[in-house]
Amino acid sequence: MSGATLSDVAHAAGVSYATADRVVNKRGNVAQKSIDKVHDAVARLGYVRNIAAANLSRKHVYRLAFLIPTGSNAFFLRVREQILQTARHVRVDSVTVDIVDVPAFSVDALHSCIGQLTGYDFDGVAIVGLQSGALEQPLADLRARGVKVIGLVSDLPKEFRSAYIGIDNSVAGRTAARMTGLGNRDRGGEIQTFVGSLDARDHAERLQGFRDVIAADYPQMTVLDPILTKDDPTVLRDAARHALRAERPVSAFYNVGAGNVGLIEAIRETTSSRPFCVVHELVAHSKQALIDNHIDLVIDQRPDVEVNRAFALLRALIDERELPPMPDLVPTIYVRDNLPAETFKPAMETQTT
Amino acid sequence: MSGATLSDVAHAAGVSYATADRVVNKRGNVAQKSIDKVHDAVARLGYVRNIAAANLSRKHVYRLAFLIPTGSNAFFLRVREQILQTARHVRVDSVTVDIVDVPAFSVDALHSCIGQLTGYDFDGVAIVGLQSGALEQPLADLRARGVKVIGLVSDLPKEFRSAYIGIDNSVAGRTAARMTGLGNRDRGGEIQTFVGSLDARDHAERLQGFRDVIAADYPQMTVLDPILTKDDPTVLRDAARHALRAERPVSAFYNVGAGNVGLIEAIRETTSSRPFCVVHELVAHSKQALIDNHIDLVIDQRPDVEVNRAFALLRALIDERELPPMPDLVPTIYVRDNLPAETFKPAMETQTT
DNA sequence: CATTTTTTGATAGACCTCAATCATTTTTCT
DNA sequence: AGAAAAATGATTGAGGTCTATCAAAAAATG
Repeated sequence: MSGATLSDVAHAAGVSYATADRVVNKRGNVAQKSIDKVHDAVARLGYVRNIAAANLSRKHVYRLAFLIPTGSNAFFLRVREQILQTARHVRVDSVTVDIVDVPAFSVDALHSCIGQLTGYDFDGVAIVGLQSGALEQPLADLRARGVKVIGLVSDLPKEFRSAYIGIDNSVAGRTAARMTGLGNRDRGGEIQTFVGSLDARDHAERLQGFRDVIAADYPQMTVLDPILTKDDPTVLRDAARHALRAERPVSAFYNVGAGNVGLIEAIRETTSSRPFCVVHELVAHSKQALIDNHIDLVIDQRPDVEVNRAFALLRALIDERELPPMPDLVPTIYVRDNLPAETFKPAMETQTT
Repeated sequence: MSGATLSDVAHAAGVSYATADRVVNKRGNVAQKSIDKVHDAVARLGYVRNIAAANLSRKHVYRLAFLIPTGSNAFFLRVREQILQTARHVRVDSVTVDIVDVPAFSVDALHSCIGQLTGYDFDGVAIVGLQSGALEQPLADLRARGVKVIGLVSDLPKEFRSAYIGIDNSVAGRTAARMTGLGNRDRGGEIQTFVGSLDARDHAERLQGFRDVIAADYPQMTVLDPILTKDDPTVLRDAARHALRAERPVSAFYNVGAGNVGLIEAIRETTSSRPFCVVHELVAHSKQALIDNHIDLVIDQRPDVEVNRAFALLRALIDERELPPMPDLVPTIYVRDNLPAETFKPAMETQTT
């Protein structure tokens, strides 16, 4: 099976161990003749380098960095928590992890953070990215230094990262629409949508996906133009209040972005029947709202799964081994009945009672 | 950081390396005094054994076995496929995997399979279990030999396995009910249910969960007694045809078990509007049926995720290290919009400049 | 032929396991 | 009690696989 070792190879090739090592690790200074002999032996014996032994030998530690937006956004707090947990667990495998705070939504800030990365020598970094050509230069520099880069949750320019881990936001929007349609197909009516900002690519994509599905499959419903919330709970609360009090109330709410606390607050005040309500990201308050029947569905992107994959993927990339099999990441639908037991609850959320 | 090595410990404890080794690996023949000194030093230095080095040293390979029911059940074919994929990928980490075929649903067969396991010395086994006291003896034997055992998809007697990886079927049923309720709350009507067998614990649990939620939250709907299908597509097809042609057609179908091909066939023939339709397990045909709008929802248990976890968990158990953080497994809801791409492709393109 | 340059080989780590050996204490027997 | 046998405790050394360094041999150069 996995038997062949490098000395077997060396032996079979009729060269010394050191020469075989030079060939397989491309250290140079080997005669072409020897190179061929070794390659031949490698192929014949099916040699694969034992990564554990190699790492042991050179006291290698995997240095990983995660660039995560700052702020009190519950979703990213959850991401951070998951990174920390996993980091703690893989410490025994000689993996160190740094979480780098990046001011949210700023290309400049991200640019400079990535630039600074070259100072420390990380083996791999996962970046909550932005789509901007400005990032290409520092990313190229990283790559030139052999650092593996992946996009997490939000992608980077495609040619400058090795992989992307995250959901397709258009799919997320479509899914939200499908559920809204199912829940209202007999009623029709209007859907009030909320977005943080239409400049945010993910928000725009979700909204577009949502509109597409409603238009195609549930023509009896109309999607109202989104209210811009800047992901601010207060804005959301006021807008929702207003919509709820309208003389002809809408039949559904769909919040594309964050700030659900506000939305939920507005709904909680409502005495009459509330609209069908779909939001994104399962965090403490959205979970509670599901349980309390204040909202109907949460579309989640499973940051826990994403973070796990980021680790697995980075290690595979760093080791330059075959990438692990990874089934598509798809938006997960939560209702009050299939909630996971423990959801990370950020400390600051505790006073929101 | 993770610096301390065993010779550091030995040194700090003032004993020889071998003595320290005996203590931390519980090989016996050490005076209590030395044991204490070593334990003390371990605690002080925060020593953790380097598993990679240990495995290297004794040429350890992880021998894993998966006991999976035979048959052409699409779900278990999917499980098998995922095991094979993962196995191929972890071969380079010295992990060997055997899939053992077990005649489905037979306690006797499972009993004898588990019994045979003691012959080969596996380090860990994952078993698609059954709840039966009869299994306790062979499981106890396995454990006595130091084999780690986990339940997969369907649990084993609790005291005889280290962990269970699978969804809560009652939650799955409740989730199905919630969705059915959402999709029909304005219509009411009757729900025709189908089960493979009420002796199958998972089927019974799902059905019960389903009934509970409908009764509690959607009283305008009634759940008809389940039709027994033995998971046979033919039976399902005929029963569904019959129900579809009834003068007062039901408003929803819920199939708790397998055999969806038959159900889908019956629905496909229908020209008039079909009932709201929920089934379990995403496989080729249920996926296609979603796309074709023949059914509305699939509740899935993500066997890919489960298998991945099984591997991670078994390795952690075998190494006797802390178990990795694992968020709850919950039933996943698929609609036609959030379907994963067909093939398990390794995570994307890698640029190698 | 002497000097560079290229190629090769030997070997000391890295951290651990395990069997074999040596040293000491305890038990047993006359 | 004294000697032999047994049990227990501690030490050594040989792996396992790879990396990386240094010295030796071979080839190329002027």
